[in-house]
Amino acid sequence: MNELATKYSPEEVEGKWYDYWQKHDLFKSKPDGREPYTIVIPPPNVTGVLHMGHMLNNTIQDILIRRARMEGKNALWVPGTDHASIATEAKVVARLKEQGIKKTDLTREEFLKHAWDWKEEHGGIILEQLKKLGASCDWSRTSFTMDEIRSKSVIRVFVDLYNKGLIYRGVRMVNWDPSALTALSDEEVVYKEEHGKLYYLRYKIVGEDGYAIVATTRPETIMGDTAMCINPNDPKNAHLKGKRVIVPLVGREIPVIEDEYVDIEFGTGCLKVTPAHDVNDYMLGEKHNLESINIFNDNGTLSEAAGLYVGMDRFAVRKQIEIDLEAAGLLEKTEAYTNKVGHSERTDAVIEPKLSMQWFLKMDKITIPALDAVMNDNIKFHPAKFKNTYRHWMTNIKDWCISRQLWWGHRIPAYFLPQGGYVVAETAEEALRLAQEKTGNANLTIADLKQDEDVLDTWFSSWLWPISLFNGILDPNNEEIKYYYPTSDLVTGPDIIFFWVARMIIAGYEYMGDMPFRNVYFTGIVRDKLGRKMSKSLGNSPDPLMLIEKYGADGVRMGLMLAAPAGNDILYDDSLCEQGRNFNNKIWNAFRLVKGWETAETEQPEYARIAIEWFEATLNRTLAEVEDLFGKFRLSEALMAVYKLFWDEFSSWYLEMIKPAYGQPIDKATYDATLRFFDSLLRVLHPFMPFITEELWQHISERKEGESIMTALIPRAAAVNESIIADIDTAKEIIAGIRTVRLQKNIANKEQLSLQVLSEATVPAMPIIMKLANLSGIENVTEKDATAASFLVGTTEYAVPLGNNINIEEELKKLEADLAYNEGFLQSVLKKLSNEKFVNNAPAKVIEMERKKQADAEAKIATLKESIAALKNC
RNA sequence: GGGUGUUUAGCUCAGCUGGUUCAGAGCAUCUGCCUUACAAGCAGAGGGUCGGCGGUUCGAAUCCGUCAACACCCACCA
Repeated sequence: MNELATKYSPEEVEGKWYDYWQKHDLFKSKPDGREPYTIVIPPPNVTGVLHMGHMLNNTIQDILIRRARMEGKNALWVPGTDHASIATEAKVVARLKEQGIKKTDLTREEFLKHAWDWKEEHGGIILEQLKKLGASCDWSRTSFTMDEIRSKSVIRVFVDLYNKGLIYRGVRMVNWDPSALTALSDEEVVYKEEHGKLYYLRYKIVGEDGYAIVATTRPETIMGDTAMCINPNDPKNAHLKGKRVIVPLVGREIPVIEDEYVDIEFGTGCLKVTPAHDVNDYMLGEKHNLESINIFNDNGTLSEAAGLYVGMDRFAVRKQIEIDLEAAGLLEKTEAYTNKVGHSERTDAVIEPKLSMQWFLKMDKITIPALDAVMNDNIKFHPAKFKNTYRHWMTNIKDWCISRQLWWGHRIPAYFLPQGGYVVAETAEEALRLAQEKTGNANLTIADLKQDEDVLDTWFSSWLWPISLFNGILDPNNEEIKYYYPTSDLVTGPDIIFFWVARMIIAGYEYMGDMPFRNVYFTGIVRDKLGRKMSKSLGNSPDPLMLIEKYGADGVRMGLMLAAPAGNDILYDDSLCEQGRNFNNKIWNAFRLVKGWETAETEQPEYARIAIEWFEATLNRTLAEVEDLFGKFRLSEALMAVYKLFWDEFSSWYLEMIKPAYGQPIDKATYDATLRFFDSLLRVLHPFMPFITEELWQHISERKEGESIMTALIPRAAAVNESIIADIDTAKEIIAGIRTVRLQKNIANKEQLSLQVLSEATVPAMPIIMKLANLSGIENVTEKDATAASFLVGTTEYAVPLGNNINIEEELKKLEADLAYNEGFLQSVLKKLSNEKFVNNAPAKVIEMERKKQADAEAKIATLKESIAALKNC
């Protein structure tokens, strides 16, 4: 250890200790008598690769877990991955396409085989990457949303909810993704502003010469028009009442209906109604009994029913129909128009509202306990502002479309009977029993039943995650679920508050009768320096593994944490990691210094005794602060507190205070105290920087195989000796004053100076001041040397005699400026105190404070005046 | 169209219930140092009328009103 390099090399350390931790099962947890502390990982997609968001999110989880473990709790962090139905299926389809295979050419079984192959190949990558970051997950518990326990749990929950009457099947207008060919939930639709046109179309009025003009953003849907609608209170369109109009190009006659839904001010006040392709039109259609013409195929091309443009893509038709309408003289005009268009969250395809048969979960009742739990803070959100978002969504919630027309996922356990109708059951055998019972036909066989082709929304499995990870659905009374549930903290991004967080809370109350976690910590979004979201297309996202290689995992963890206040977005820049790396190096070098000292059985110097007493107090103060900050999830601030403790207080002050003269040994007592401090510092730092702290902790003294800082205890804050802190604060100011004099007068540190104190009071921590400021002596005087440079600390003046070194003019200028400042300050205090209203209204404490300010200022002014007078006499 | 949040030093942010020189921290900048742990360092220093305006108060970064800019969320206006 004496031959330590001057720079810390993470690459030589990180892998070694990660293996060591795993080898000794230090991440593992099983129920015991200790208090549990549990986090379930937000399962990354199996197809995913680690990005900066994961880095931040998982660093935070690891800090919390490691800290809890060191607080003596039984800490468990459960890892796993999500099958990500639509995202994964899209990737598998794309890969097959590259191989010249179309999904439609495969059977369901064949396709699923390809999908599982993909999962086996890619599914573990992201978890391996997390290990590089230092994540202390219990890997023996790694789960997958489609493994056996999780799958069975999903199916059981579906059947249960169905039996409770909460799941129903029906034809509804849903969000259709024409690229993935599936329905989506409302949450999976992202609205984006798009610049398009507003087309004014001429609908000829039957039996008259004129036209009715309709404004629309989607002229390609006119083939599906089955009515025109006006507002009955609209005078300018009153003449259209009861008339019929002709759909342009199509030539079909449609009625003019009246409904107050129509906005009189928008466009011409005439609305074309296409019940099959617009949610509002659908509602109008229902209300007015209109025919519904579905003019699109599932993939977004025009169907036979359209009659025109059959087989063309909807956007190609939009362009073409504009030309054709123009040619036919049926296009009045177009206007530039900006509106919000729904896109698929996963495929980015423009959503097509589509009528189809889907499965839904009734949300109105099931959400009630979940809403209450957050609103009355049984579950705490950090930051709390997300409570509003949550409440708004929960109180406006609509039924959840849970079926997807995909293959990769949990297949819906509904079985259709040959003669119509269906049964819902966990297994085919059970379904058969129900079917026989229902039909009274004992000859039915499993082959007669046809299972629903659809799978469930991915989130229908993730919403059970905190429960199903402990097998709490299938075996609700098992030891694990009883011990680990409710989990402690959830760390996730606010973007999935509805998708996931809210639904887990709902499921928690429905299936466990209790919250799934006590706290939710919402992280911010990682952005680049310019505030842009990190994305593949912008290419502004660094590769996390490259960063770890460059700065070390500890450096990257620290870099992210320094800039990550809860709930705020973080603007990432490499310089943050540099700061992290620099800090690692600082720790490393402090250790080199201490470990390089020879010890001797000599008496402990007075300065060391004081230094130790002081650092003990400072350490305790910071420990208390850090404890408090962790309680509030203010991790960045906790890290900053420890950073300053180590760098400023420990390295810059404490170590300099006790440092023996060059080549001299250090006394044993001081050395031991210093190693104790170092040990405490490493422990507080460990959750943030696991690797370097383990490396150094192992070197502090001989450790047994299997021992680790991971399972050492966080030092607890003891009572703080405030008076020693106040003394050293004063001493630091005096030292800084002398250093400033040296710098200004260009006096080398080697040259000894002496210090005069213009007061009878004892200077605190004299031995330390003597040592750090390199003084030959300190004396109390009533009159300072005329040629001294002086400075004030508090109300006391200190002077450093300089002999010929003094520049009287310069010194005078400085003192006069100081005097002017203090006189101004005194004036403002006096003004306040002479204000009757202030004296009558302000609390006594505040007035007292002002009087003290006055006295202090007057004292300072007096000394300054004396100094100036003395200097002028030189 | 609603809702929420933000605006404090060049940058990123902290300032809880108004009052301790409360205007702070880190980074960056500037000056001087390769001083025997660390130049990825040491020692010093400078820098902000707390977004604008108005109000409440003895007293406002902090409370109220209003305006502005930005961000995010929600919503079926074709």
